[in-house]
Amino acid sequence: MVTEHITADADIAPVAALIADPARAAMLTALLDGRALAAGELARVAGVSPPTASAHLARLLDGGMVAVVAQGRHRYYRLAGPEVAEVLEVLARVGPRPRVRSLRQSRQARLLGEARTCYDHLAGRAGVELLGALLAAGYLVGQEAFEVTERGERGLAGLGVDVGAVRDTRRGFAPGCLDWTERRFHLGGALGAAVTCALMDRGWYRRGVARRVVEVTEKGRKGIAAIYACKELTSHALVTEMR
Amino acid sequence: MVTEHITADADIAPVAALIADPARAAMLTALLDGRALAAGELARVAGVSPPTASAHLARLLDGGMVAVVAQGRHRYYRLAGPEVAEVLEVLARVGPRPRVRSLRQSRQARLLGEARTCYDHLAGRAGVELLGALLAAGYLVGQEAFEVTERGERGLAGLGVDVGAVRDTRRGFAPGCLDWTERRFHLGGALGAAVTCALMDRGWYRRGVARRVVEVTEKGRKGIAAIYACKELTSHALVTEMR
DNA sequence: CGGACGCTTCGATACAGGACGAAAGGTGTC
DNA sequence: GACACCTTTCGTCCTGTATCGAAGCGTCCG
Repeated sequence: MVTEHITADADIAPVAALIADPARAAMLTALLDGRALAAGELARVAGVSPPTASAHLARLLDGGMVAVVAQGRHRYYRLAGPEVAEVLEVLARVGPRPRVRSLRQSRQARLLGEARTCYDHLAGRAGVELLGALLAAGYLVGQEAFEVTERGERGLAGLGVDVGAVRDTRRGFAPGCLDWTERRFHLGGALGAAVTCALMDRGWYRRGVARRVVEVTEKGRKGIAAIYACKELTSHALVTEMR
Repeated sequence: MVTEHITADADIAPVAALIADPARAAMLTALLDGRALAAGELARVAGVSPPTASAHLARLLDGGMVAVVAQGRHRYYRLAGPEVAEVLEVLARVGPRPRVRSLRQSRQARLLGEARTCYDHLAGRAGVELLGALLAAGYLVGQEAFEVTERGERGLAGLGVDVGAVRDTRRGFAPGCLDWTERRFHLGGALGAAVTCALMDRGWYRRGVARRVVEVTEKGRKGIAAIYACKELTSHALVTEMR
């Protein structure tokens, strides 16, 4: 008798197969910082010819792992969503023991722990701290998923984040995203991406030399401290102070 | 100029390749409830011949995805660790939209949300609640990883858990394990497995008909309530009450 | 001790899919 | 409008590997 298992599990093999190829894996990890890269660039990072890369990207697209936007004669590919990034992160933790070899790599690892992008939002120690500041200031409320207070809406507007526009996207608004170095939540979702983007524009954070590494600038440190400290300040006062 | 990227990321492609084969994926998901299955059983659930299954299992073993223990003429395979289970869980969430079709599947999904095993420890609403009870009773302390108090050591002993023996294992002692239905922590690691095992033996929980589904018995409900309520009771009193 | 059973190794086969060169389809630039 | 550029499609080769039958090596049982 053949036992037909009743299982709600999705077919994971096809998804894994998409990541199983070295070239595709290289492309996906290259996209892990959330930016969109052109097909040619992806061919280069994967170490394959343009035709080969095109075939791979077609499969990734068909499998729902990446999305594409055509712009002139370029076609920019990006990860399809946060779940995809999460899979890549988790996969990196299993398998080969992450023994650090060179001093240089060790430094890289430390920097990644300090601050990095997780798909498209800030993660690492800096990400956890940013969330802590926004909570302390009363901009956000919640435990594992967050909501913006009225005060937070004004405050974030002062930082260049249009909360109303963010709310319109279909993506999860402001879920907590568990940090694998800090073991604590940082701000993810549409709001996390928007805040990260705005603060990058403001020069609080700066992309580092290596992929996904982010530096906290002096301005950023002061900004975070200000949010933390001035819990009772009006958001207007905070903004003017930060000029 | 060829740019050599400095990347601390592990090679995810080989790991993904192990999961990419349908037969291997079937075996791994069959092991997801934490039990160890014999090679023959795994061959059956994967729908392949014993030789083929043996080859697959050898590759999984070499790749560090499963562990094996020989017992008589059987060889029992189990997942190598919680990280492996986590990868499978996350992979199942990406890709095909988990649209529930039949009423039956919907019921399954609901049951899985109620209580299930996550690799080898209790998860779902029941898992979160169990951890809450242990924390409320002062048996455990901690935020994302937990330590057993002196009082907890006595209390857990009364429930059939030998904390000293658990501590000797090389596995992480009592890390929090993030629940993907509840978005909150439940108790994982060696202690999580030991507690789950002990409470199953005591009849607080019972494995359901479908894989990974767990039922909370009446006895279990009362037990949890007792732990919650009797914060100031001595563990001895708790144990006698629970007889 | 012989036989049944469980699992693995070996050898052979067949198929999927990853690689590239050549050429075609669009899009910007001079 | 001719050309350069990015990207894709097509055709073809070739490696990697999933598959099974037969045989070999243990273990349990009568």
